[in-house]
Amino acid sequence: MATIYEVSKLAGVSLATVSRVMNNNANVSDATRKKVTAAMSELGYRPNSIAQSLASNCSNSVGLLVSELQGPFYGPMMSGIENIFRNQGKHVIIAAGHSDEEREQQGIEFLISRNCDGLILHVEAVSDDYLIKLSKGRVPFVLINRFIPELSDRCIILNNIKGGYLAAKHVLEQGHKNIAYISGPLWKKDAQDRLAGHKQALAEFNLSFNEQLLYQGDFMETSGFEGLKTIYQQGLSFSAVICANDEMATGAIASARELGLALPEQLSVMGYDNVFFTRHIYPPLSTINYPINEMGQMAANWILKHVYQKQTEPLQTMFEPSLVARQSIRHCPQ
Amino acid sequence: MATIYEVSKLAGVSLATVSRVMNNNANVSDATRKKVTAAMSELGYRPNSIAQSLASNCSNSVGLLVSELQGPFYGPMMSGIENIFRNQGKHVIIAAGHSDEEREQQGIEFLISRNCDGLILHVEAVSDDYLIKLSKGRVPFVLINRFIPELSDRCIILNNIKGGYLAAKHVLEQGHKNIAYISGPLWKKDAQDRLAGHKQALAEFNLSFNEQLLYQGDFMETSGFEGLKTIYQQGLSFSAVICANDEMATGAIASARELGLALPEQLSVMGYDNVFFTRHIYPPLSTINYPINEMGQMAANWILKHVYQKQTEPLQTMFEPSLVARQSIRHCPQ
DNA sequence: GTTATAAATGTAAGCGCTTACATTTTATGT
DNA sequence: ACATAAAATGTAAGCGCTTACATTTATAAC
Repeated sequence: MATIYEVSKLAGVSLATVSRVMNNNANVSDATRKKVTAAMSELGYRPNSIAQSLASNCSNSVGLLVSELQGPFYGPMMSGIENIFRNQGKHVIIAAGHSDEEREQQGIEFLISRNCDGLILHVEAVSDDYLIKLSKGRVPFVLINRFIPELSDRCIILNNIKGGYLAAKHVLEQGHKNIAYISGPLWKKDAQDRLAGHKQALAEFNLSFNEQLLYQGDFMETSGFEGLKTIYQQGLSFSAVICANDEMATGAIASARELGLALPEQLSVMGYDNVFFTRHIYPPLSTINYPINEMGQMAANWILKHVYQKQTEPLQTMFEPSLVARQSIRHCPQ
Repeated sequence: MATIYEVSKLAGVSLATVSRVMNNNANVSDATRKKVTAAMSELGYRPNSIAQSLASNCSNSVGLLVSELQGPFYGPMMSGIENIFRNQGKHVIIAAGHSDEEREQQGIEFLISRNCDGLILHVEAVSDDYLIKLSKGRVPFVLINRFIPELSDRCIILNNIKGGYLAAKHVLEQGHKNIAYISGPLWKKDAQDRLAGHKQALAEFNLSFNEQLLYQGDFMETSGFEGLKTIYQQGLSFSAVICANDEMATGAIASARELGLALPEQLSVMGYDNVFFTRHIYPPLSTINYPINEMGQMAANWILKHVYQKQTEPLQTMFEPSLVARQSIRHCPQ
């Protein structure tokens, strides 16, 4: 592999000049610039990005920590992020945290030890304190889907209260009065918020929230399955179930089918996230859109601006959910 | 950030010694090793991986090029790969090629310019010649889901002929005689192979392949939709449709519903890949399992062995598909 | 106690770049 | 033509490590 040294010799200039044309910043005359680029292409020269990083103290890489590399939620997020960075010649190093405190911390440290210039974190298990401490450190980061008051300017979040509200309102408008709710783990802020929005809509319709129709799930399909079964077996009647995400809604649908309930005639089901497969399941799932792709891009823009001092579109931290009405919600039969 | 130099000063040893305990290879006495590690933790020292890479000419990173970061197919693949490398302290740099020749080449060059020690490529658009030339280059790579005879030892592939055969056989065993087929783009080897296996099964059942029941799609949902509609409107009767992947099967299902066909009573549908959402769609889709996660891990092992000289489980290049029978295939009504 | 040998440690060059600063060349005004 | 400023180029010192080689220290055999 040719080095800058060989290029400089061939072009008959100094190292510094070659470096200058590479970074085309300083003043270089057209004549020498041409000589140098000619030499470069003759040698098939490619700059060694490792050496560049060491010398410039900038690795041009940003670390991305997600909970899972697979699954319908993270794909669009990573995609939005990679897209933006690729165009800027930055690269993204990916690690998975698996919603586990230790593995998330390891992931973050791994990314830092890799000299990432900045970090985009979608972390769930790590504590607020840890992140606040981290924010005092050398490497800047932005958080997706997590709100910490002390770090509010670097938290890119969805208005989950509104999302919960929209979901409930839609169901209520179809005349449902007895609505089961399968929440996420209530130690998670987003699960809390979605439920809060839900209750808010209920209140607006002068309905009280029935704790017996609440099941606390874990955002995974199986808990949706268990949740619906558990609530059903209590014997209380309900005509709709709202789930705090699409995966659990999928589980609830499977469960309903097993219980012999006709969908959506006997039971309306509502999801949350608008993950891509929601339109393929049956009945096509009504849900709340989570603009995760855009939020990923916004996180990337945050890094571009704060780490690389690039001009970007105006930064936005709070995103709004919206209703996606499909066929899993029917008018209340009675 | 503390450097090796400060550690050496604090521990009262030379740079080389510190480096030795970091890489714990050479002979270092227990006493000095202890002094050094103590100094390290006192300073909160973290090695600068960029400097390590430059000095050792090894970046400990492997490049991964996939067509898309999102979608049900690549997720499990990336996941399998990240998993293995993370445990070995290697990191993965991800780029997307979007099945486009230029972008795939750009992606590969991007990864190479990032000094990846090795590459895992899932490329579709780039030519065999390009890859053969690339294989003469400095950086080793392994191919997933592509077979090039000259590079056969580094091609990790699925036996698609067998997969196509298995799918058709299953449908044929249910008594179907008139079977539509929605293929992938037939310039792609995997699309060809799946179709070849399909024909092979047909022949075994003494049935001839009806070209009029073939539609060439592009592996995307929309083409499944179009495909079924097109075939249907020709007026030929058929009781089953086999699609060369699950996405197209999903499209075909949507199309069938629009045409007023009851599923699976009036039309049996078969997919391919066993992507995770196949069990959520309705009717639950019978399909062919593609062990993409395992194949990703195998690719990672290939790199571990050939690039980093690690011991790994024995390498395997050809993987076998298997039938996943669910409810989208019924006995032929007549 | 020698000497030969092995183990432990140190020295210093270099990986391929960037960049502050110094120097040379060119342009500008009078 | 000359002084002065601006533009172009060169020089050399790092960036934080690894590693070949040199040197010192410990170990063993006699």
